[in-house]
Amino acid sequence: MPVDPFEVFHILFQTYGPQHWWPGETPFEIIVGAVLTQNTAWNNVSRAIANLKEAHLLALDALHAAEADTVLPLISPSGFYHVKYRRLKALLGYLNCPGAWEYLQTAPVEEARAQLLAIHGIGPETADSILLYAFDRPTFVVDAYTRRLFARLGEDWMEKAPYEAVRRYFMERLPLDIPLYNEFHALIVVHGKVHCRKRPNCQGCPLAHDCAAQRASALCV
DNA sequence: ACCCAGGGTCATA
DNA sequence: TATGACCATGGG
Repeated sequence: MPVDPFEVFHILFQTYGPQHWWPGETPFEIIVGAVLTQNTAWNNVSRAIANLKEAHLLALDALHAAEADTVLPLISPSGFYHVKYRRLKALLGYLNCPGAWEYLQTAPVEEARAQLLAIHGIGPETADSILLYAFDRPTFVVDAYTRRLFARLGEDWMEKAPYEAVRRYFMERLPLDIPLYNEFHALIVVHGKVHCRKRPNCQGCPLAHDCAAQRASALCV
């Protein structure tokens, strides 16, 4: 019996409650955070964000105009900072184009997504995070936590599967509901931090039952 | 002294 | 198509 993602959502929501993601006040802050958090713990990203905020660079024009020498040390806590600087510049360059914001807000979401994916350094997860959390567009965000959780729940293929296949899996099984997408991804991350790679134990895990039905040894050792 | 984190790109086979 | 190397910091 396959796992029902919608059922998993309800269990997580009952357990952890609404998360009100993304942790960031403005769309621009969310966009910057989405790039800086690539393969990086959020704790490190929040330092970088705080540095930018303190330097009054957390705005499109200001950050786009800023010199590399001033930005690099500010974002260095987030790691990979030379790469991320280039990626941010590329993204800001696009956002500065007339009509870019308008397009991301109003174009069919797959076309807006394609625009972001065309930017060097913006992959599928970053693009989906930006669209869902900064622009309130209906697209499902897939990350390492998503793959790991559902692999443990019985969808073994999900760990290695292409991003688009995993995204399709969820969007085909969930109602097209922006608040649902928003909360679900947030809940998966929150849950994933508790049941991290080192501690997959299910002592008090709300998904222990689903896990036991599918994969007794993976999550419940 | 390890391993890991809310990825993405590039070089090889 | 599918691995592996690389990017770099801070926490466990």
